[in-house]
Amino acid sequence: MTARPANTHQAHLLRLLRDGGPNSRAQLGDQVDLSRSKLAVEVDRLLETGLVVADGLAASRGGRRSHNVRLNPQLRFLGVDIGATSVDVAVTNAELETLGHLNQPLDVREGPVAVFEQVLAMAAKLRATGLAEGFDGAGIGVPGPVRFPEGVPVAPPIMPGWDGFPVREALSQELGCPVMVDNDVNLMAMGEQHAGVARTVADFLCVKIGTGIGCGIVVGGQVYRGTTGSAGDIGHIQAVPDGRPCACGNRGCLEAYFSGAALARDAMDAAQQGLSAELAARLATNGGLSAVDVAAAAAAGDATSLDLIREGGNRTGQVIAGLVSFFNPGLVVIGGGVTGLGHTLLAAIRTQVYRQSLPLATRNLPIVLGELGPTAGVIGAARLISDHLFSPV
Amino acid sequence: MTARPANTHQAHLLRLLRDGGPNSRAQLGDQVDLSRSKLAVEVDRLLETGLVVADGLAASRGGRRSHNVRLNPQLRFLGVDIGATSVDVAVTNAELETLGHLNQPLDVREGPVAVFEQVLAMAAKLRATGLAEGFDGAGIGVPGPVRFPEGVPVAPPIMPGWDGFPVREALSQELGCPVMVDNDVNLMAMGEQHAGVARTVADFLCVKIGTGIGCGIVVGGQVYRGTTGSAGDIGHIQAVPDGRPCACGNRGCLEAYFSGAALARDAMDAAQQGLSAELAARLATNGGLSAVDVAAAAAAGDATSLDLIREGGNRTGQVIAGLVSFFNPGLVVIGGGVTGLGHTLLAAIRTQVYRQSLPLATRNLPIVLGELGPTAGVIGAARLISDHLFSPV
DNA sequence: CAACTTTCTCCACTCACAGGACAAAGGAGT
DNA sequence: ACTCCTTTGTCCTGTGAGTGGAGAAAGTTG
Repeated sequence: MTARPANTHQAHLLRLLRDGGPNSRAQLGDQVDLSRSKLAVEVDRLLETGLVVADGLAASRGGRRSHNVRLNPQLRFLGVDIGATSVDVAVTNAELETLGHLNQPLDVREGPVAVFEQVLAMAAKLRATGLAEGFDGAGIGVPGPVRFPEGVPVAPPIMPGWDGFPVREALSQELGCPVMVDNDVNLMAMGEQHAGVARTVADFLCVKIGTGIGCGIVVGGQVYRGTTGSAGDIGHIQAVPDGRPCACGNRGCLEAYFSGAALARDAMDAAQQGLSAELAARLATNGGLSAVDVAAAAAAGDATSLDLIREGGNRTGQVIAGLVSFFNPGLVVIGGGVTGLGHTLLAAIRTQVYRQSLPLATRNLPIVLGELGPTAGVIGAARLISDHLFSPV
Repeated sequence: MTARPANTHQAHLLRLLRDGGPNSRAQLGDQVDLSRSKLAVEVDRLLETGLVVADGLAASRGGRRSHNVRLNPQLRFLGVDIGATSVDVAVTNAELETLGHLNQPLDVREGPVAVFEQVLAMAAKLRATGLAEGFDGAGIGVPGPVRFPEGVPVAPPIMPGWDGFPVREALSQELGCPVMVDNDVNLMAMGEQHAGVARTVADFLCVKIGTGIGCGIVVGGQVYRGTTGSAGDIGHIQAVPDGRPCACGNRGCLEAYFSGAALARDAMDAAQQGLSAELAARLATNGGLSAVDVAAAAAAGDATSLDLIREGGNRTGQVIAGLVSFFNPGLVVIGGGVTGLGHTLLAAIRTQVYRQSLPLATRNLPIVLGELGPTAGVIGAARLISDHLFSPV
């Protein structure tokens, strides 16, 4: 099933079928600028390649019933979203519907060899359930900058040992299918664009707050990756001049004030200083604290936790306000592990942005939580590889 | 001369002739992906329309000499760059070479009617010198956000009375030619892209420091304008939390610390407090101080002026550092009225950016002064309208 | 002056594509 | 059941875009 579209028309048709599901030739004709005859020719060619199959008769629209076509239901994409502390692996069909999904804890710092051993085992496990015989393509997200054309991580701060590792080439060999690699934040943006809140917006920002903080940038419907692949790396933007020292060596970085890691650390401090009985209790039970504990404590009404979230949201909102003034997006999506902090966080961010950014830029600017949660990354990964495969050779 | 290219090939050829000057069919053939026969057909059609004319024989490249063609040398574009306190008007040929250039003081706050009266008078003056009989197109830059497709300013902070004024339509009627309108900062970016330091870079930022501060954003060779046309409006990004009050109503905005206006005000304060004999002397002579005076005083070695420039550069550099982390450009251009502050300013900005931004983003990042100075805007304006006219109908 | 290059034009052939004619298949009213 | 209309899909032909080769025109080099 390694066929590829032979021209832009075929590529366009494949994407329509991917995004719109089964369709008749007539319906496709409404969406592309082609004569019926030409369209029929291209659909026939796609049927010949096996990328597309007949799918029975459609309901009548007042005349002769049409013959539906759909993407080959046996096509399978693998979506992999490697985070700092966990990994998601999913199998989708060609319409990017998730057929199976696994999540496991993981430490990226163990290096690419160990990580991919685990990822391949997870893929094999999914395959063993009968979801897939093999994969027609795979998208991989990694938590750091990537030289996109080659699919190679470059100078990733939290992934020592990954610098220059040929992820694309290695996995392509192991899996026996085409592979594309991108930053995890970009994949989240693509996921929300494909199946989430950003379906209708051309220019938007997707802020992912997890262990670190990153931002996916979409310009004209396309992910913008920057000159060296590090665009959107907003975690080390200075939020406070001469502020707290940050792990990166500078002072006042956003991540020094807020992120999954910073929040856990601040919660520990608060618990140990006796500022929050709720957090102290959780610390005693778990032997540690994470952002999830803060979220739970906040949901239970713990004032200290709420304050931590609000303060972090304010800092984050300040930075986003600057980005909104600069980029003038049509939408801001907030996602990542901290989405559990929910509306307390969102309210703080909104307050800052609406107060500080230009009225013209915020007038019709929705700031919303991501819709897809932890599946955004893997759906984005599947979308990445399908965009690649559904483009002309 | 209202002809337009009939297809993308013709548009491509026109742009090649614009950017590369006179060319033979053979040379054009090296740059486009067309057979010689097809190319000859399209060139002939362009000759018929009058957009392109024969231009004698070229030097031999070892065989038969080729017949050059060039853009019609009688084509004329009008470039207008309206600033807060002055206006530039220039006439260019189709190759965007400046044939005549006028600069006059002006106050945008007098409103569009008065301003365009002045602009049209300047255009008439240039025409009267024999540079042009009429104009084939005009590009207009205004110091505020523009709804680009319609060519209408929207909610411009420093241009009361311009909100919603149909600049494009009105000027098109007055001049009798197609008109395109854009933000002045975007035009400066296009100017530097066309004929200045940014000729070979796809993704870059162009920071214009004049009365205010703005930033042109170029993505993949195209100006990015944002959802409502306000992208790049970085003057009111918060540089200092809870900092100085700004005219916009917020606190700590970049423009509250640095811009042509802020610099003049700070220089006044310094002169009146007796901190700088140099500035005081100039104040006494001129009855006022502007950024130009600070530049001159700094050039003469005045420590206070140098400090003011350095401090402003630091603040600006802080903000740019954040934008560099976010956008990961391949180049940062500094331009606008304060370019006279020169390398003192540039050094301060560079220091901040290289210190604060991610190493991966700054590794190969040139930060340079604009090459074109005050002509960047008008060249960009001519480029804007030529891009429009040299695109298929 | 011969041999080789480069440029340009002409012509025949291929292919993409549009659009009309027509058949197949269905719905709605009588 | 029958007629009329609509929708869908297929076939076929005409048109125009584009390629590539042949060959003439105009140079350079030795």
